[in-house]
Amino acid sequence: MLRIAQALDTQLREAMQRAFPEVDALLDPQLVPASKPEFGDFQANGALPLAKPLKQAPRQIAAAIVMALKADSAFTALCLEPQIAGPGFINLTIRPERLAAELATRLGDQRLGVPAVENAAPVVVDFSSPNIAKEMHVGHLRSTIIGDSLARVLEFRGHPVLRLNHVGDWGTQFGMLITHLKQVAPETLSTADAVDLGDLVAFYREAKKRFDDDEAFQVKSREEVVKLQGADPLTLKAWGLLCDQSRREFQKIYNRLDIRLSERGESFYNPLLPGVIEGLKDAELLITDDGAQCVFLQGVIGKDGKPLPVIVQKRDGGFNYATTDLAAIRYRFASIPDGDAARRVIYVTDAGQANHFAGVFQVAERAGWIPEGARLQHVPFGLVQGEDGKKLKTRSGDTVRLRDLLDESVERAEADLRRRLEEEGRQETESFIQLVAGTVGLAAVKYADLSQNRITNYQFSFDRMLALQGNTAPYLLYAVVRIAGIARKGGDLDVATAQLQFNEPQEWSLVRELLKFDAVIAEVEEELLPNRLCSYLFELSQVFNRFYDQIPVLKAQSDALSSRLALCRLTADTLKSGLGLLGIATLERM
RNA sequence: GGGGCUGUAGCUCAGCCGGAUAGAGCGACGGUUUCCUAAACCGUAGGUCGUGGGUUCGAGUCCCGCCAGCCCCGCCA
Repeated sequence: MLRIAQALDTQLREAMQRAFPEVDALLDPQLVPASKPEFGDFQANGALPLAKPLKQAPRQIAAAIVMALKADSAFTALCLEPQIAGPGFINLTIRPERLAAELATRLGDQRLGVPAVENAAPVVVDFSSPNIAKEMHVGHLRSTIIGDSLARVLEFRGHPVLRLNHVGDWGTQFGMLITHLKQVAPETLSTADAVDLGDLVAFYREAKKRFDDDEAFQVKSREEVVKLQGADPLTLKAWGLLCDQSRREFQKIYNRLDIRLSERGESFYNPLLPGVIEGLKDAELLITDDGAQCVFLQGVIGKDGKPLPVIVQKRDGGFNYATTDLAAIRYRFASIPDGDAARRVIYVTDAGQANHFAGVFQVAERAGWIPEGARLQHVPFGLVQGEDGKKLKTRSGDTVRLRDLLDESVERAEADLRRRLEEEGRQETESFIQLVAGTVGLAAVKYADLSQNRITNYQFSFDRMLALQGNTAPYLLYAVVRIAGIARKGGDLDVATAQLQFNEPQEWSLVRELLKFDAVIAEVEEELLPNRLCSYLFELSQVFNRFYDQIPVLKAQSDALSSRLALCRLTADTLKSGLGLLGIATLERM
């Protein structure tokens, strides 16, 4: 209903200007969705703040606005008689025939009423970002799932989205990894192509242990770091092997989660790092402190009462992550041959990095690297906690591997499905069981994460996320299945619906809910909060289930049948599309 | 010490630009099935929105103080 809301906003604004031209600058309709269904579709709260400047009672002001509105034939064609309520709210109800017409336009619309952006400029979404030679673990879950969903929403709106995997593929830890590789598997460096290093985590642990215990090994490792930065061919080869091996492991997880990412690791920005220092020098921001090159932050005071620095070049001449992040910002905003030409750059990382990003963003801003009107945003999220409220760990106290976490969800979904089939005496093929368990298991993990406001810490619970009732993936998937069931039992959802007519309150509730989809997408695009989409889809499912329970579809009279099938069709399309934007696949039967 | 985030029903959480009597799910209690999958639906109970001030016609929402929890704070990312 975005278009309708915009039209109403304009009509209200003009009516207010006609009624009160003397306070033109203060006029704002404050048009918002009605807080309760009995108040209609929208409410305009704009009369209340005018009471003081106009020295009139707010209800009297509202009455004058309504009078002016009713002189507008476009308004009276759109809305029923406005109601003045409470202290001076103007309640607005859209004419049923206009709602039905709006619904009709969505039936054949792939975009479900969501407008495509004009002047689309690239948006960078930086998410997931695991470290080479380490396994993906629960710490990568939220960034990966939230980042993917935000990318999908932005893509749906028509933005060219660059999904960047800023993997940790550079840095001092490679010294020890390469040294270890050269010693335990020297043959891999002379043979071509990829190599299977087996368990990378074990490999990393061995290397780390040797580094901690063996001084000679440390010396070698430091030499390898220097060689790596000096592009020594053999060292580069070893580095490449380690990256390939990791990449293959990451890709298994991404395939499973149906997530597309372009890898562009830290190493990509390596050649650009000296330029960052030069640029900061040119901007006269660089200060040498205790041998390190720093930019001192404005408005951020450290322990000693002095401004906190962002260190961009270490005392030993090396660069660090702040330098890389600055190089990335510069590159992403730079125009095409030398950059991505982005107008919006989004970082999906845990809230613990908020200070870091605030500092880096400030430096980029002061260096003049953020173009006019461009947006640079940190999208923070809270920790994944166990049901005890502490950081999620395995029973033995280890970090939970992402692979294991997904496996367990799918296993639990399968066990639950098998128990249910047994109870209900249903016979299903093994491939059906695998498909349903796989879909439900992964959907549950994703939905549970996305349905929370991402800012807060998130309490992980298989039992809650896999529950068949409540605000869960299975509940939503079931609503889709119910509609598919109607289609299987003879309901033609592709029916041409020249004229829609609705008589039951449950039908109208569903119509109104369906028409909210465009506004919800616009909100997620702006606020970058996928939980708003989840809430909407849950509410839509609830309204649909009420409709399904109380209003017969297939057994309806013929004149009502096609309109009800149209509601089913659009509900299914909206749920599938919305779940798709969360990265969740749907099922026909479950 | 400084900074950030959080604090809403027994539990897990929503709460949009400040707007009408603060919502949902789970759990608890009670009801509904000759009918498209009851994995559903209907109902009841449950609140000092951490706390004290302030701004406002109006505050869960904005500002200040305090309390509690978590996180971050110079050469790791």
